[in-house]
Amino acid sequence: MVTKRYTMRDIAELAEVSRGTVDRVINNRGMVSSSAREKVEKVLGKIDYKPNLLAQSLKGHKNHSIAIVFPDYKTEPYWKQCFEGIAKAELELVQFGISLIFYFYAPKKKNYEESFSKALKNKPNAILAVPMEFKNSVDFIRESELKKIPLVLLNSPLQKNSSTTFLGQNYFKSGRTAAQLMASLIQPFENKKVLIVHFGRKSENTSHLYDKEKGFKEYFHNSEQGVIIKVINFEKSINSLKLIKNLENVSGIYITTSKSYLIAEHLKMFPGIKVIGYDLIRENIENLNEGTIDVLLNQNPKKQGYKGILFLSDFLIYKKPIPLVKLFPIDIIIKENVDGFIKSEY
Amino acid sequence: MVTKRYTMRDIAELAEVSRGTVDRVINNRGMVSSSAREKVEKVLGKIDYKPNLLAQSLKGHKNHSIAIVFPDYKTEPYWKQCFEGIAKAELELVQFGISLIFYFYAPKKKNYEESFSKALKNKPNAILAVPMEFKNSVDFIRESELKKIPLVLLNSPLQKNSSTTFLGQNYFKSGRTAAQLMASLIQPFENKKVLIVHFGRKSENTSHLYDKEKGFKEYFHNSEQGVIIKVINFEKSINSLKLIKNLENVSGIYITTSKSYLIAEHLKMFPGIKVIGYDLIRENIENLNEGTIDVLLNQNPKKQGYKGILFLSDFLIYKKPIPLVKLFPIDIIIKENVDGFIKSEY
DNA sequence: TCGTATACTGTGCACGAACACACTATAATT
DNA sequence: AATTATAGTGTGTTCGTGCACAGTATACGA
Repeated sequence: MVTKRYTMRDIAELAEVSRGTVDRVINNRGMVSSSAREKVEKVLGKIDYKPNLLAQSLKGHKNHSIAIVFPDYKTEPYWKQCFEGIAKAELELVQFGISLIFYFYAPKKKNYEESFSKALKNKPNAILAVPMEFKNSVDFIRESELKKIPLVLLNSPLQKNSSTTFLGQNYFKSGRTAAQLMASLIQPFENKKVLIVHFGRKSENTSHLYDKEKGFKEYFHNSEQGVIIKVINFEKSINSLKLIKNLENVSGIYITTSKSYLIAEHLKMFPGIKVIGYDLIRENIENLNEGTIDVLLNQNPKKQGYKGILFLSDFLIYKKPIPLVKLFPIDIIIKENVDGFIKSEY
Repeated sequence: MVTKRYTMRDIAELAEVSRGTVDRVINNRGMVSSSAREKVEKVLGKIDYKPNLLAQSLKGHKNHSIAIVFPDYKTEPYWKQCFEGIAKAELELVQFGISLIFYFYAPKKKNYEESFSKALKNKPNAILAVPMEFKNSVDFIRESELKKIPLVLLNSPLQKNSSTTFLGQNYFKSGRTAAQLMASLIQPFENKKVLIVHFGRKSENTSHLYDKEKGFKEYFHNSEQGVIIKVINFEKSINSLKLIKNLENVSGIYITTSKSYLIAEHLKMFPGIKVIGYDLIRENIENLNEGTIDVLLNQNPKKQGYKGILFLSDFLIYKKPIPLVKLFPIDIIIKENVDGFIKSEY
């Protein structure tokens, strides 16, 4: 069915008023007599008017700016991928007048607040941020809400009662998924020992790591008896002694960050230990192909960055509403299906 | 960096010629003196001109029609999902003047050719088709190429030397992925028996089923000794006697279509048999949650339909080139991560 | 020297929505 | 009655591109 697309001019003719009056009724700008309003509304009730978004955004063309508050990604391959997604979106969107302004912060220098303030001060049309620690962000969230600047937060735990969008994964479920996979890899379970390994300082945004831990533990607690779970923490780099001391009688290791390749490198003298980690960064993929990592859960940082920008620009260009929460599915990657995920575009 | 967006008018001023001349140079319409052409090209070399797609398509606004040659989906949940993806895309695209015209065919009645011919006769601006059997399609592919009608084929094996787009998955890899998962589920392997189950008539488009079979067999052949693989075929419905006779000493079943729920229902008296199937249709998800199906590989029919339409409409509206092949990643779904895939939008 | 064919160049309008502004009609004020 | 305020209208222009068409300049034949 080819349905005719009505324009405001069509409506004006049908209602026997001028284009201006139709415009005022549709966008309720006021200054319309009730008789004229009725005539227009009668026509609008009969036909299905959809404004032409192309014309709409051609006219209202401003150079929309999106501020990106982002960690200094060069040190972290995870953030590098996320950045690539953002860059990809930018490439596609310059033609619609979208421009990105980056405000990098160095997690170690604790200048997250400083960067965010600077971003807000420059009055962007929208903001995409990777929050450092959640409690530091509430003021910024409030401020952007007050100024009606749409804000998307990446990779952050959920928060109720906010018009801000949270984009990431359900980390608790992520832990449970890892656990189910681990269970099928290490069976039978009698006296099996499993390690959960965290990387990162507590001062940083690490609460999602503990959500993963909780999910992982809950799965084994509920369904598989006799599995012993032990948790160890590393800061940025690895302490080999500490790790090896903990590896005795271990059947599986679950690493809650993208750093699993650091662990995998130490496992050559401990064959048979099953490893589950996160993210398709180069080092992890190499280990997956060699068999030193068994499963990678994909957090899709590239897609997250891309989608975040797309949400904001669809709002700025087409006024499409932004959903409050966008949870990405948890991709399970093994040696045999990894190819499709490396190549895949979106 | 806020990069200025140049318009043809800007270029005209910089090159000290008229807008018309710039237009003629950029779109090589001829009728330009070499001196004027040089002036314009000099400016074009310095700046980065990107035409404004909004203005471009606002001008050339036609009611683009896309013909959909599609199996009568009511009988098959798989195609129903695919149809939903197409319908979703249509909803978003009416505003850009895209309208879809459906040409359904009933696989049993063998009226696929008839429907495709009818679609071609009505001269659509683009075609999306689900080929019935590949060899029946070559003539149609040639004809659409000849008439320069862009064509996207869903769920079809690859074909070289064609300007037609193939959208689907790598079915061989899909089989290997299933095999790796099966291997981790049924270990240890000594004298284990595994079943491959196909559904569907050979006259229909079933070649991808055999690609899956090949991949599955190859994995076990190369890596895991001592596993016995047996293949059985069913037409549309299941023959219980035939199935049960084949179930003795079977450790795992790999079903190459979305019909795994039919098998799962017969397995209540054979606990412990691992089942791997395809697609997130309701019946399969129920069995996954109950534990009678262990893994589902997601072929993402909804996304395939959606993306297919999006490719074509991006071409019609924005003249974006369509890639020749789009292979979707192979999603692995287990009980713990299934939620995120049901809810996920794109 | 005029006409005209040809090669080139510049201008104007269309697309559809948004908005500024000018205009009309009526009511309220002086 | 003349002026001013104000609610309510209609028109013109803008956005950037594509295309039709109207110009201009030069060369060439009559």
